Amino acid sequence: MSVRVRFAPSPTGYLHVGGLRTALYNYLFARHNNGKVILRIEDTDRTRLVENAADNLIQSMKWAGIEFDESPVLGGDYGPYVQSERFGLYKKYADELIDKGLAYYAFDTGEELTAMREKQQAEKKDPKYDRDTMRNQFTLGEEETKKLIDSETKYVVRLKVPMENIKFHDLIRGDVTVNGKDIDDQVLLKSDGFPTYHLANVVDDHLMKISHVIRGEEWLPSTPKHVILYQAFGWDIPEFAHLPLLLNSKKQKLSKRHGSVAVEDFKNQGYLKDAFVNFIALLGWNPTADRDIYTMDELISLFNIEKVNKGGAIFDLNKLKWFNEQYLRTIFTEKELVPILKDTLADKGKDNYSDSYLEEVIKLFKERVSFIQDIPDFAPYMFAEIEEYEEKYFNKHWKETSADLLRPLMERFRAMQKFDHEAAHTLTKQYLEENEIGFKPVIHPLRLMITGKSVGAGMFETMEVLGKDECIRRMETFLEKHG
RNA sequence: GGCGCAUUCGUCUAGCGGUUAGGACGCCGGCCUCUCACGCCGGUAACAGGGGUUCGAUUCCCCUAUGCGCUACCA
Repeated sequence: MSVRVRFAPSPTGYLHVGGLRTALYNYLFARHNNGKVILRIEDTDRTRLVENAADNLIQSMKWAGIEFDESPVLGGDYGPYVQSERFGLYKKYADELIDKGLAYYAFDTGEELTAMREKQQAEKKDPKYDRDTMRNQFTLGEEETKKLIDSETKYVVRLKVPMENIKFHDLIRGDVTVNGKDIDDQVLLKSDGFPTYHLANVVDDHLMKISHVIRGEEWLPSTPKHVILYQAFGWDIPEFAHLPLLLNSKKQKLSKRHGSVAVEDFKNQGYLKDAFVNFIALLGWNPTADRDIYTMDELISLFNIEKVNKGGAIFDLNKLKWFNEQYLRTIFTEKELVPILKDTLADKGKDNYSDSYLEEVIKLFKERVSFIQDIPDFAPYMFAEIEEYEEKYFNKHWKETSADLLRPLMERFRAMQKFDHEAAHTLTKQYLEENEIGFKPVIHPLRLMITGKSVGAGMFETMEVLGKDECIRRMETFLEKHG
């Protein structure tokens, strides 16, 4: 059997990180099994449509490196993969079920349904559609039903759920059994003619020959309804795998209320997509347990749906940050990170730096920041005049004798032919030895004069990147004021 | 409330009857050191509880507790 899986989001605004995880696992599963991944937009709820949401979803997935084999933009044999564009298709299947006696017409209004539920709750009964008392095909009779439909009265089609036990197998959870009496007579076709998720999902999964349904755990309770549908149509039932939920720090389903949940937010915050995807992949699954860093290819070759955990995983920003730092420091080269710094600077109106300069700057600071985007704030002196000298640092290290100590050193720097960190270091050490003084009375004032800050990269390395002329200019500027 | 799913350090997890219960993040020490980091070394910390099954349970079964999910003409 050839593997075909799908990611089927609703276009309600943006790609949720939980959605990305689901999409990623579908992608990994498909690639691991030489199968296909399909993107299908489930927009059957006309009341929740958001403009451009589908494009936004696709953009976010593209950023994350998830590629689809068939999608609204790519097309395929079963296109167009947007349910609203397949509108006419679903009624036919609803009718088929009615003909088979496995679904029925119902004419209740929203108010009637609300009243029914309130009554049931008052009687301490479970709110559930009451087939025997409400206005439907069974209580009204065939003749009346036909008359109502011919007169274009609004109706819905409901699934006639059997009273028996429904069993299905889940690749992650094993066998699950639910009693039919606990399942509501689900609406299949809404009064606006659109199918509900349940109908559209089952019909499309069948038509698109989906072999494995990999989706979030929130769908587990409605899977029995889908199984009933597959059986009612006489179709093969796909394999199911329900992924554990992604949780917030309060262990609730990750939602917009607490912090960022949109993939684009993380992108905008400066996370490297490889780090982000790596982190997401390891929430609920562990390939080898001996390390944390994996490339996408490694994730694909190691992926095993049956090893996915059952319990929900808390989305821990701390670890995500660590992943980003790891990718900054050990995975990417400085050269690869240059465009990010370049963009960051361009946003600040600074675009006059060469790639080689930025590369050197990144080398200096990548071990000291969590995001490349933080570099201009961490080391503003690499891109601008020093606006102010850190007061505490100045008070602590700039002594009466400092100017007399630093001025001759500056002159020696000026005389250097080759100005790199090693040479500057050697020269400084020599100067200190000649004068029989320690390192600290000089290195801190030097840092103060050239960077204005108490923290930074190695002083001589920083000086090398800034260049001899710039260093001397800064020393002179400082000495004019404090000499 | 009903139904379902889950439960190993604070967090992500390894474990698939016999382990000093391992790793990673975080946190705390130490080393390195021109500051800050990186790095390295070390430490802290877990099998929800109770019954079984078994020579032996973190591991298998049951119950309880707790958490989460679902309970719409939303997905």
